[in-house]
Amino acid sequence: MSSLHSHERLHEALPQAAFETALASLRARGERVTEGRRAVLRALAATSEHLTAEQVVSALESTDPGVHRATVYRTLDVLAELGIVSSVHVSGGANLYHLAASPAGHEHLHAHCRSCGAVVVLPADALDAVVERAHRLAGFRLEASQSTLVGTCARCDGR
Amino acid sequence: MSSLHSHERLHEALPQAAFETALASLRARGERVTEGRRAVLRALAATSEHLTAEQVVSALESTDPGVHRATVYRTLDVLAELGIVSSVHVSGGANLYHLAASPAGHEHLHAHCRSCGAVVVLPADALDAVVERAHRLAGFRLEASQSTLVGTCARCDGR
DNA sequence: ATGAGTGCAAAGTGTTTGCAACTAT
DNA sequence: ATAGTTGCAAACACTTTGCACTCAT
Repeated sequence: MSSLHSHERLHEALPQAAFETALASLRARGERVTEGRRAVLRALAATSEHLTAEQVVSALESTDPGVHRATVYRTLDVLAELGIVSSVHVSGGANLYHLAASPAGHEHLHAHCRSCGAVVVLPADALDAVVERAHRLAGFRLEASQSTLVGTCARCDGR
Repeated sequence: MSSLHSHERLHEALPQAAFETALASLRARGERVTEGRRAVLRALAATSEHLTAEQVVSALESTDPGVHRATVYRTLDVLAELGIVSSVHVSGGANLYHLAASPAGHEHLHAHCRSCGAVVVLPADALDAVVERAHRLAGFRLEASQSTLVGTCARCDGR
């Protein structure tokens, strides 16, 4: 195998690294690390896509058949609560999940296209001013990476 | 009837006025004005609360019994598409709807408390900078009043 | 050992659909 | 006249639940 410390820049996150980080977060919070949770995290770490709970279930069917659908839902819920995964809330449709710290190793925001359903990623700090303002005005502690902005993506807007 | 042009300031929106405005928007867009749509708009105009589709269905059961559940869903969908109503997307739960221009006659944003589910209203312009930035960075046309911010409200944060 | 986590299957929500009849334009 | 809307009822998609059992700690 090639050396593990060859590059400092990781444009494409190593699934392995993201996975380990997530596990560490779990332990740090005093949460138990079970096979089901490992499996869910592995599935999320393996892609940069935003997956529905049901897609995670499907993914695990081949690799980790003992993990029940209910466990996937419960696990995603816990992970979202802890901020280890962030989720995109879509009108009517299923929530989409992925590791908060992936794919490029840092947090980010989500925007959802009402027309084609695409998820557009925005810089994590785009909401910083809003976070502060919401807190001053309403005492609201806004979690930027759990919020889903809605609109029309560039592709759909151009027609 | 009293004069219709007596006051220019309408701090508390007249349900009637909000209703008429919404109807006018519908017509302006070339949409048909049916009894079902009127009923849904009346229900929304009658409250400053954020209602689920099912709550609208219930409200209409007494006042407008011929209006079917499916019509309510379809109508809310159309109205949201047109921007006449804005909706709050809640993780897992049902979407909440209300007139975009109510209750104080102007647009505004929504924040949803993950802990207690409360909907907090923020000034319409809070996302202005983000709208511009999203457009510059990603060509994304962000619809602020259709976006739901997520976090913890003041009450829940204080414990 | 012990309580958090899990599998299971069923029920719960929330929403959409195909189609014939209706109606606003 | 006619294309958009509706009612209907069933299907659909998504998520949660209670409980007995298991396993990570």
